[in-house]
Amino acid sequence: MAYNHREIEKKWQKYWSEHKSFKAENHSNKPKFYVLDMFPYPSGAGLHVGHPLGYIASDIYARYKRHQGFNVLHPMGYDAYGLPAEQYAIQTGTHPEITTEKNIKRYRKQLDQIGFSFDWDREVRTSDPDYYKWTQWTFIQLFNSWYNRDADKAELITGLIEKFETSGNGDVHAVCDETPAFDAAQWKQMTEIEQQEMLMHYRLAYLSETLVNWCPALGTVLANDEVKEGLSERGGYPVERKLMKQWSLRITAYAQRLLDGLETVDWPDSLKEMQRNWIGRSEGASVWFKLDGHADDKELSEGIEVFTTRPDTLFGATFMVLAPEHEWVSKITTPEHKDKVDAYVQWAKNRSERERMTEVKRVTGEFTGAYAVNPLTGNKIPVWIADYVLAGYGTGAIMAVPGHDSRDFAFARHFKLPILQVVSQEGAEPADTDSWEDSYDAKEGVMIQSGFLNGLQVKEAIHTAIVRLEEMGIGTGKINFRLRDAIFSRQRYWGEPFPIYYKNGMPYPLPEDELPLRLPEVDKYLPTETGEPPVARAKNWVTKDGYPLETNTMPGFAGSSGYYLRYMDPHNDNEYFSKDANQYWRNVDLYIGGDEHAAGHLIYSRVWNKFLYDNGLACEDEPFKKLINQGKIQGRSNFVYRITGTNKFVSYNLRKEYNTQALHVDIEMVSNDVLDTEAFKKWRPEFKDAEFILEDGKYHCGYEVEKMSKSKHNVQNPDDLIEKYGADTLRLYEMFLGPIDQDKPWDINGIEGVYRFLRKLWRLYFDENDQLSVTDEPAIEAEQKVIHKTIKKIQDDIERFSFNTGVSAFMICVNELNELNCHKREILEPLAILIEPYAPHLAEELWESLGHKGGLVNVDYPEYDQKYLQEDTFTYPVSFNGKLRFKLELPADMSAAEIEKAVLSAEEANRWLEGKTIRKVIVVPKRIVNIVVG
RNA sequence: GCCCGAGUGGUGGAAUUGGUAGACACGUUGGACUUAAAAUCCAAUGACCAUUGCGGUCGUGCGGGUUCAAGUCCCGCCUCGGGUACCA
Repeated sequence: MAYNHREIEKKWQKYWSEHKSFKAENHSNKPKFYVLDMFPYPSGAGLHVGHPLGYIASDIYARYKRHQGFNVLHPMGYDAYGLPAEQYAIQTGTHPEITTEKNIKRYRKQLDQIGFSFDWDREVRTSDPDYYKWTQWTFIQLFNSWYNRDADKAELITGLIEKFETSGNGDVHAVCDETPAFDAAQWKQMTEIEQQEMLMHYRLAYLSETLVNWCPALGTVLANDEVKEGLSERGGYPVERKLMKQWSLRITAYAQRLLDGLETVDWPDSLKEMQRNWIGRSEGASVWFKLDGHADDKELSEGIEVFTTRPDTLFGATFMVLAPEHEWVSKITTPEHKDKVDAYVQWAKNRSERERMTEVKRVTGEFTGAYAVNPLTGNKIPVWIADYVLAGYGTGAIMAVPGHDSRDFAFARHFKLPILQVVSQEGAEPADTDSWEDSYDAKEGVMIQSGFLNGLQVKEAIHTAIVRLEEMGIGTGKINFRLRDAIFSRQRYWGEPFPIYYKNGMPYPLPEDELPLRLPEVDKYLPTETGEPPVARAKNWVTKDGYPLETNTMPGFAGSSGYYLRYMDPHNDNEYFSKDANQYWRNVDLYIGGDEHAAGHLIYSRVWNKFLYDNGLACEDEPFKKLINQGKIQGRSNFVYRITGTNKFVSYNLRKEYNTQALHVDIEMVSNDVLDTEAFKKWRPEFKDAEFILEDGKYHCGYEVEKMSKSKHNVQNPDDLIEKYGADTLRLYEMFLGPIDQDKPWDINGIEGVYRFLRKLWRLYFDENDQLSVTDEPAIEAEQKVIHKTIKKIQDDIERFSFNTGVSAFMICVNELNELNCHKREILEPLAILIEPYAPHLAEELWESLGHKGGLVNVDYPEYDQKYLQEDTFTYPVSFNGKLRFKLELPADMSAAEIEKAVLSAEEANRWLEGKTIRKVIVVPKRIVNIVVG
């Protein structure tokens, strides 16, 4: 009996837990290191092999850092609110808390089995009142804050009220809704309700009537990042646009800082790029187009404001388009066009998001009968409405430049509107736009037919145009963001209640000492008969003074936006986290998780953190210094091929000879793509009498890489693998699979090799009789070389997160020590420490067997000695005309000239030099020799 | 459509800075041990040609280029994966 993973792993898991080996201290002389995994939602299905991939990588890093002398914070907890438990509650009546508790238990058991070095004393759950107290608390701070553009940070709303009281809002530069100007006297004359309504336009958490993504099937509103291609991310249900009164977070206030902050963090470029796209900054200008015939109209005389990134093309604006929802549509439409415009608005309104997105190519629109005046040409241009202009971006109105914008071009062609060229490609003659097949959208070329802009390059023209617009008082330079404020209300039960009550219809925050506001019990988890959210079913859902409480709950991202801060000080009853704890831990040094959170969690957390930073609570502006994406593990499905209409199955390579149908077969019954036919017969009654056409006595299955899912019978559950091979093998194997950030198929076929490696490693320490075979003999040079080379390689690989090559370096090391028949303490002791981050149970067992007490977790990492890494000789590859011909071993310190001489006089060289002239000899010491002959 | 990323043996992958392509492992084949199997060990394993030996030719998605030298750099394509989708 050799390496017994079952016993060893249980033993050390117990030891770590009893000794609290991974407890992180908030006060320490050691430097800190914060390693974080993305907050998991404990699903009922438990873990599959894809989930722990990132956890294993971060655990290796955390354990490595402990050996390096760091005080490591490596916490874990649960994003416990979520739709699945609530859907289950609706179906069965089981309280989501019960389901969640059950799932967490299972999750925890699975995590424990893998031997992670989490500090479980710091566990948090978003659904725990002690935790969500601070989620609610932060919401109140957001409610009580506004964004001051002058200071470029969030400030207390009381400061804003003071400004209003002394000078109105004239000098206030805030990120806010559009608000009329008022002075101090007017402010003071407002009623309490009017003042509260005004403040609502400034608050960072605000209530407003907005167009939201309404998902009828889920019965709730969704944030933009929770909608994918017009369908809900969870469940894939249709989403409609609906006007509703909702809480939102004014995250747009942070748009520029979110963008700037990306320059300071060490994240994958692709992830940064995704965030940049999502934030979508564009520079351009606001321009006012006066309406023809409305000069005397007080309201309309200012004109329609449009946003454009191409103010240089203003001379080419031949019509205007408003979004169907634009508030002026009904005001400017002429009587003779009213019916058609009304019909179009109605049609556009009822179109689902999905339809609108899939029918992008379809050009629709309607003329309002109104005309605007191009401010530069003075020409009258028609004003249309069309749903290709979005109400939610810019001002919901555009100047159409069909010559240089493909959408405007398509629209102009369809409705036969004039197309004018104002940019000419360098060196090309202006062409008749009637003959164009497409618009010329590139921001390159020379301005033509554009008055004062003629002859300028596009980039200069943009600048010049803005300057002129500002001089004329009809426009101004402007920056727009695509990012929208985050809708924060959910019409669901299982989430944080808002700490808000209503007095005379106006929302007010609860006093902080009444937090947490606990989620009430309800009889059913469905909306009320009158369509109110489930929380409205609760009895006495009112404050102690009898005011009604908010019945919406917060979205999933509420609790997950600041969890990394709470880990710093998870049991603090008086504060979110103490200043001390935050000063010490600061922010996350290494965050590992999937890139699916790019537009959601990773934006929200950054805003949350920046807000707390503005408040002086968090000491770092960015929450996650370094971030690594772990790739997804895809399933590897196996197939059998049934001859159509029979119960006969033909082996993979013979299937072409028949008319077959491929069927998924459970990967449990397949080993190395060979089917266990007996197991298959027992799998399902209809296969009981199955017959097989074999090739060389075996039934070979086909395979395909697809998503891991139950229906494809390709789900690999880690529990079975741990039972069979142990957690250390699983850890090593998941790392061995390939680079951490790459997607890769799960393929069980290689796991045996890793298991074999661990047993080989074991046998360096123990003989066949399980007796320690380690000796105190001094190591020879060759052995020293092996271990020192390995120390350097393993360290380099961990530092650059190349865990797969790390595993192979261990394999090489063990193979070489085996060859040297090395059983020396001097070598095997450091090796045990080296492998601890990867295979911690085994390493602890070896360490103990070597006579050490007190565990291996904090033992110093071995240092390599440069003297063992230097080789005396180097084997030069010698190439002729770039082709490798022979190799020559030479002293490593030989000079280039000597090397050249040695190579040219080498016996093997004659063959390649004969009858040729040497044109050039390239010698790169300790690299290569290349001889050019001709 | 636009923006990223990736294409290397039968398979997962390695090659960190332009310098020996295919490390390590799986699989396959042959062999040793064994009554047998498992386990273990040894050898071969990119393709093609030559095999009596030395060996040779081709080869990192495709086509060009730069260089003494390209998987790696540049230009143009193809395929796959991800994000986004009328964002003016």
